[in-house]
Amino acid sequence: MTRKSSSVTIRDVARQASVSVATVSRFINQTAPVSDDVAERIQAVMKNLRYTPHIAARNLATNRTNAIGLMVSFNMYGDFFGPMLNGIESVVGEHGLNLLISTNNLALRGGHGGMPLGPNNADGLIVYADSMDDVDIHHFYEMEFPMVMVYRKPPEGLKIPCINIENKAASHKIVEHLIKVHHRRRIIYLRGPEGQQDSYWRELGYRKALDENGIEYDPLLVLPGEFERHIASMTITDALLNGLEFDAVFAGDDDAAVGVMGALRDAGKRVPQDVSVVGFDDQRTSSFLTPALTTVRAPTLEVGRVAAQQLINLMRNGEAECEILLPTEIVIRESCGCHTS
Amino acid sequence: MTRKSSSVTIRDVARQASVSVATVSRFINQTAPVSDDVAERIQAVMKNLRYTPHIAARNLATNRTNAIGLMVSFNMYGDFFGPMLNGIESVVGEHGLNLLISTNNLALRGGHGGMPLGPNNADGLIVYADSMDDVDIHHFYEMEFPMVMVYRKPPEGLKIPCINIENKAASHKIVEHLIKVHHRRRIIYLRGPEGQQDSYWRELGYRKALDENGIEYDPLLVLPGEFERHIASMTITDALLNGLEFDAVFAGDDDAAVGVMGALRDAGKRVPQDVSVVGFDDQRTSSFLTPALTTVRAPTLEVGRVAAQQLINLMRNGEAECEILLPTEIVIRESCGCHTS
DNA sequence: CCGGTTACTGAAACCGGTTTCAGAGATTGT
DNA sequence: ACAATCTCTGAAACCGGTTTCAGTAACCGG
Repeated sequence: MTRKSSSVTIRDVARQASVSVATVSRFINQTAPVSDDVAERIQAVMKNLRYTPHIAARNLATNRTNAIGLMVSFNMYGDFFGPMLNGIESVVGEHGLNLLISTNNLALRGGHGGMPLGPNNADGLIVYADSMDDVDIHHFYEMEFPMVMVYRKPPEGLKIPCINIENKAASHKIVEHLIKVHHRRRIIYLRGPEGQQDSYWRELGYRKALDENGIEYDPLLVLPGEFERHIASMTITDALLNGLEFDAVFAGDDDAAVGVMGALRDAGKRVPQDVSVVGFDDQRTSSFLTPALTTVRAPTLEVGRVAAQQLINLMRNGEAECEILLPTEIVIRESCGCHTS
Repeated sequence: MTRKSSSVTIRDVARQASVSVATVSRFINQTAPVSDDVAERIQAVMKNLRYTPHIAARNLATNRTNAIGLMVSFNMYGDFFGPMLNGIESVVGEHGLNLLISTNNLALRGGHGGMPLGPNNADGLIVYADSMDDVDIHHFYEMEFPMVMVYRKPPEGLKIPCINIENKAASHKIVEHLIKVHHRRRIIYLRGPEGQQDSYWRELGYRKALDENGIEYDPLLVLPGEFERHIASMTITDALLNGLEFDAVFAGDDDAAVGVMGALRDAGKRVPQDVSVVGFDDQRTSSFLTPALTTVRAPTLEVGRVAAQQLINLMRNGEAECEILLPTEIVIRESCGCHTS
């Protein structure tokens, strides 16, 4: 039950090295000079006893946890979880910190109220999209708990650093591509979940592109895709049944694009001849679809790295960029109508 | 720098509720009965003060960390990371535990020797595939540190529970499908990385199917795929250039299958008419490829759940199944030659 | 009515580190 | 030579919980 643990404590080391625990502590943390021979003795004894400091004791004494938390929403499927995590983990590791992960699913935890991640078990927090609600964010903010947000902006009025990707410019560009190169004029936009910020900005880019090219915005062409395949698929199927006319779909994200292409195929429409389809994200498989998907590359791993970096800066120096927008680039493949042989 | 932290301690609660800290502790942990009115008072004060126990202090006192670790290898791309993590996190959360994640990349950490995850910061460990080397495993094993392994077996002689998926039977079945239904006889197997255990068992299933159907095993048909797209792609391209004859590819995993299909297409071969292709994993996009990929469904989320469950059992009761084999099922789609319209 | 549980409570030790404070010896400036 | 400074060290307080131990009051069976 209770493991014996390493059981060799700093006092054991101190005794065998004939010094005080204070000195051992100082040697370990390089927090004050220690004479050479003492250093050597301690070094030797530590190695001999295979001493490793008890993390919890240290945390208690220093009031630091040496860990940062990552709060994600419950359903994190999809390609992009891996790379993002990889990015985060790599810089967290470089700084000798631990990474604590949790979904904020209150139903799961014994309903014991509190947040699974917070000041009591982490020194800082990376908040993914809307994995945390505003009252909790306010709460942490007031107690000056370091946080950075990814794929969202902070709630109104709070100065919390955030890392986002360039949504609007890229969306604008890809929709403009549909218009100028492929002469599409009835372009559906499949929006993401209500309130999703990426989706919001993508829609803005979409509308700007329409606007600049003299195409009137038609609210009937903005439909729910929810960033999910089967929903996107159903939406397009419905649209076809209802006789909605369109010649292109900007699918909100690659997942939705996959659903769209499936629905179109099932309905006997050819992509890209009859309908152009473009996505957003450039997921791993997107280049292998037929036709290969034209989309926007999002630097997911980089988002992770930068977020962790910012958080660590914030923890150490109390400062960080207030908003970082990572560049995206559009990737022209076949599903828009280009490169078709 | 040092946050003020919540600063409200158990003693504050005790004072305001006019009881001793011991009683408060007992109330919080339900470790001994407390009279009703006292309970009420404590409850009220805690709520009023927004008291949350200091984790590190508790850890120190109880010699438990209340966290379990997940050790993964550095490159965890691919779909399956998300679901596995989701599975783990869900049961870990149900038990009020934290999940600590780390890649075991020694180069990253300051080279300060020790493992990033271990007895000092976790109560148990889930070890993914070959993310941890044998000497470290032995080391932890000797100090009776609870571990379970996923997607691998423990090193020779150690009784560490492991969770694997049914590789051999499913591989046997899918290869037999190629032979019996589609009359394929020159079937390439693209193996995974050297020493990868899943790959090993899949190869065994492959060979058994050949054997039972009177097809002689040809070592020239077992080629490196490394579970990576571009490597699989190159391998197949090379094979075609070298004039290797084959009429089917069992791609080791879906990722490799995608690479194979790309290479075949580029070479002007039709799938499945000229060459059947099958994979393993049933990744999210596999059903959306053209042709849709025939493959084996692996219960990835379930692996995560079971692993966490086993680890928790092991930590609590000291017992767990020594080996669990999760069932897989083959999913017939088009790339083998079925359902083609 | 009495011995023996049972239910509840508080004081104090303890977990294993860090950090403050004060002091001893060596070194420096004048 | 003497004071001031610098370098190194140890004793003890402290971080915020848990747990042991002892003790009081209420309850129970005979």
